[in-house]
Amino acid sequence: MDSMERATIRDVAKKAGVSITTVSKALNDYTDVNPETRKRIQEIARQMNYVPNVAGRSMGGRVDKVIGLLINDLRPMDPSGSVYGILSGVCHACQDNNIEFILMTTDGKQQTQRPLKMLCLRKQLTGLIFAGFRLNDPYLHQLDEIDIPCACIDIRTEKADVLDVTMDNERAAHEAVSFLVKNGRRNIALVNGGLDADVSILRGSGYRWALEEAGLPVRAERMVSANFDTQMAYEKTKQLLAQDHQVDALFCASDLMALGACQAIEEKGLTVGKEIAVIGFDDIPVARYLYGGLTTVRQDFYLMGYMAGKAIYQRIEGKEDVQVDNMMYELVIRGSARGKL
Amino acid sequence: MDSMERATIRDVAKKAGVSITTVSKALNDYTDVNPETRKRIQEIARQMNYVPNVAGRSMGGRVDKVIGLLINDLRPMDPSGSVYGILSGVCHACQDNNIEFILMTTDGKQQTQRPLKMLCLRKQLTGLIFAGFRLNDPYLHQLDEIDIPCACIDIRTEKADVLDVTMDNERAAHEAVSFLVKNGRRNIALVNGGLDADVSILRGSGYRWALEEAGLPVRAERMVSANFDTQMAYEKTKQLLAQDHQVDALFCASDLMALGACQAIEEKGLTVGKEIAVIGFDDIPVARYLYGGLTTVRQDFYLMGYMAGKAIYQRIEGKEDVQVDNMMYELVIRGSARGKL
DNA sequence: TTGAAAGCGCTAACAC
DNA sequence: GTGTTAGCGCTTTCAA
Repeated sequence: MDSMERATIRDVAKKAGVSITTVSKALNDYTDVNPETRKRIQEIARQMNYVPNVAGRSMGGRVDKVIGLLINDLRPMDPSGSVYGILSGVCHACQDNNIEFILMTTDGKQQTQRPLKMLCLRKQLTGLIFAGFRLNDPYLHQLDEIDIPCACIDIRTEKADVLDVTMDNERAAHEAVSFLVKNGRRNIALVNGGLDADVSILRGSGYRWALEEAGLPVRAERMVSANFDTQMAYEKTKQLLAQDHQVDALFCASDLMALGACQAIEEKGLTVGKEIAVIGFDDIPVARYLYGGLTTVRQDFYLMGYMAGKAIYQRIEGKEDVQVDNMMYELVIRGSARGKL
Repeated sequence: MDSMERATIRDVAKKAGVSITTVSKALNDYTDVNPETRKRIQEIARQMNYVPNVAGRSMGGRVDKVIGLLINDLRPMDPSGSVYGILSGVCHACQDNNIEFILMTTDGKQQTQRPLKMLCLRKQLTGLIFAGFRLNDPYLHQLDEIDIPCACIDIRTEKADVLDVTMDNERAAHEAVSFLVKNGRRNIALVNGGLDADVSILRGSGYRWALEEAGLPVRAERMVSANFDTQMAYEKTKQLLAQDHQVDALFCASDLMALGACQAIEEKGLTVGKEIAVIGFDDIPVARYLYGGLTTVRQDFYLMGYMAGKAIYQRIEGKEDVQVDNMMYELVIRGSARGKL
């Protein structure tokens, strides 16, 4: 019974004493089938453990709709949980809307070798969501070659047909830095991510905006880049603090970098939140347990994924005009940056 | 050009002036094709952006091999990163071995509604990896109904044909608790996960083993269960410490629970690592930044996923006898449990 | 070295 | 309400 060959629609038809057409109709909720026949067929199909062959059904002309999530550069670890959040969000959106979901990955090399269009054709995609892409990634420039609804998470393509699922990183950074200013901090340094990431550019720009607004100088030496890496942030911050004894606050473009920065601060015998205030970005789940509570800009990756999935689904269903609002963010104030100077 | 209908093998054949048979052969590396013909056809196919239709090819009899990762109960967040690690590990193993990978999810309800076998048939799986399952999950008892290679991560099925990808949780817990004993701790409590998780049972048993070995009493009041949840661990620990003033150490079955426990400890005015030593489990990426460094049992989820994927691949390729060694673990000693009492 | 033809499992016109 | 039939795109005998 176990290793029995897979039952086909023909097997079901034979057992039920009807044509395969009738079986097809019965199982696909067509109306022109006698309710009793349908019931009988369904019962038999269940008994036989019949599952329609997707390939056959696809050949027959019934193409299942599929939303693909394409992740660039999938790493072994995802310490901030951003990729996971997006993934589970898209996945749940697809479940809720009863549309198939598939996960795909790519990397820089593959992007130069296989055109994006081929990827879409091979997987028979109906909709596509991009995550983890950088500004200079090849696929980002092939978006007009594919004629299915697309969404990009955390990057501004600003193409008419593409759904940009982003939050206002510039404004968020501005709010964070302004908060530091309001608390009396005057020498605020920036620990940014790599400038190939769109969010880094925006957060850097929000940082400068806040300083300028407050009439504070924007000094190049106070802006370092640590590629979203904890260890590198530690080293860069260490250098920074060695060279510049005035620094009384740090705005970091991610919580993970804030971690490295805090380590450098404490190693120097200073206390995070006192001599030097620190604000991170993301609000990773453990942020509240770090350095007396890490002040940070919370964003919701799960929701980003979910909204992207939902919007793509709607576009697939013909609602050409759906857009995704800017994602929310929230400055979460904790011990690392509560204190006034 | 963009929205042109997808090219079929027939289109390529026509353009090349050969039969579709020849195109098929040329593109599938058959030897009975004139090298020049092959080259010409390949070139034309590329130009036309031709991608074989998977459904058609599957109907034709060429079934692509696919390894599925089935995740039970996919949550919006994965704070420990375990699910992500497994996922990326399996994914990379598949890439390295050039076999297709698909992600699937399920939950308790679906498990009671759709037989596992149907899932496999529908996705045409060649191999299957389970993650996130609990001892009483229905699918775990349907493993013999499917006739493809299977692996289970972090749960002992102990079925002959199933690859159990686990580490020796009992021994690891024993080692952790023994370390506490060696450092003079005599009143060690346990903050465990839910007992529907296999790993909880094993870690609990390792805890008792170590106590017994040291001639220390095993007291039921000192064993609480917090379902791998930080908040619940906080509450349970708070209760525990209120009732039992002797406790001088805590062994927690996850870092996340250790976090909650530490919070309860510090709230009581005690210092983690001094009055009360704490050991967690997992070694999440931020563990070294928590409470002066969280002592913990490191495990490598990425590697688990990778090994599971690789082993399943090998079984698919006919190596019936491949097994997966016990996964490694390592007691990582940091501030939260370094000090002798 | 090439091609004609059969068939994989299914759906959808259309006829009954 | 049910069945007949013609494909969908591809692979694979087998004959040329």
